[in-house]
Amino acid sequence: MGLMSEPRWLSDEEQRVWRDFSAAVSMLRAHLEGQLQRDSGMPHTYYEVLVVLSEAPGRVLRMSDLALATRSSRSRLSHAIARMEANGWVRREACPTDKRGAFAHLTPGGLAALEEAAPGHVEAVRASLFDPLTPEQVKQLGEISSAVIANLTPRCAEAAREELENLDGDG
Amino acid sequence: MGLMSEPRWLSDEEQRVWRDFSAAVSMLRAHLEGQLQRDSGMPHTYYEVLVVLSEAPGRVLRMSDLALATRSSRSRLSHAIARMEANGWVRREACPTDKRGAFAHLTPGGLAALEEAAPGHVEAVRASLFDPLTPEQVKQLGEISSAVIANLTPRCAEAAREELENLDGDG
DNA sequence: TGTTGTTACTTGAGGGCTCAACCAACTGGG
DNA sequence: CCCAGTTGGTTGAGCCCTCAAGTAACAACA
Repeated sequence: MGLMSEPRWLSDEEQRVWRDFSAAVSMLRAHLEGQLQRDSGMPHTYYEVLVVLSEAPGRVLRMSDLALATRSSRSRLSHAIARMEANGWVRREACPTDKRGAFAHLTPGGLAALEEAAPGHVEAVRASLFDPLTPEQVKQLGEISSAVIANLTPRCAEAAREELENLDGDG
Repeated sequence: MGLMSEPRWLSDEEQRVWRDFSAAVSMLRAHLEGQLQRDSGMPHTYYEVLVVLSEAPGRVLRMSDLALATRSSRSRLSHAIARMEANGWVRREACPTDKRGAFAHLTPGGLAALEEAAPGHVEAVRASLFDPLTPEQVKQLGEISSAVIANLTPRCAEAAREELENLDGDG
């Protein structure tokens, strides 16, 4: 422990921003999740799956691609698709060329559920996020989000590489 | 359906911003939650409870006040405190003046767990959120967050917010 | 061919969250 | 005092998520 570098704490302003950001995100999340759950009986992750599937050509996607597009783990998606299949929103199909693979296919019922849910959800997003912001702030939020994504994306690859090195036994 | 007003959809830019913001938040969340879980064996909500308790005078808070300060439901907090008590991080105490009430008291073990977890977590917050942003963007993010909070905070909770601010200084 | 490694996906256990129901204690009006 | 209404907090069921382990199929190569 003695060799560890001194942690860089947050300035007063950073601390204030972090707490407000944290609060804003948790309130937004609770608000949108609750709206979707109450009005359409689905968690937000399922809604995202429906959206991505509905935009895919043929309304079909490989599980892996769907997981990637929704930033979900394979496991999470697998559980989710199991339940959505039970709901009649989605149908699993075997992949003919790669027998390990599975397709997730949006059913008419799934599309209907999405079309039923979408207006209320979009309205909630608008009312809770965009309405209180000026157009300038919307633009700023977009740039901030892009910067965060760009910064966090290579970091994932880096963590994966370290993991690999540790498994091999370091050189 | 015929009488419902037409939904206001999102513009192209709003849609792009919403998707980026959504992705950024989910990546940030996953990153920070994972870091805290791996390095300190606690979910982020428990960390927040420890922080708030550690800053409270006497390191004690009524369950209700703690729930407010952490933007948590009573139920969630009750479950959380139960587990944190089992971990030895917190101790429940009865309230002498109102026998329904309960205090949550931070234990030395809980404080130690927090002090152990804090540097790594702060570093992760800095690295994933503040480092990729310019000082100007940090300021913008603070203003955006405040606007969202103000918009989402129901009027009935305004008194509660003031109450929270007074928890420190009022004694 | 077999063997090793990787990829695609599933499964089960365990933990956290929400919701609704609940109990117990305080409050206020008769 | 009584009794309804409210408040503070807990509990259990059900759901979603994560993690680790497992299965099955592909790929590379001796």
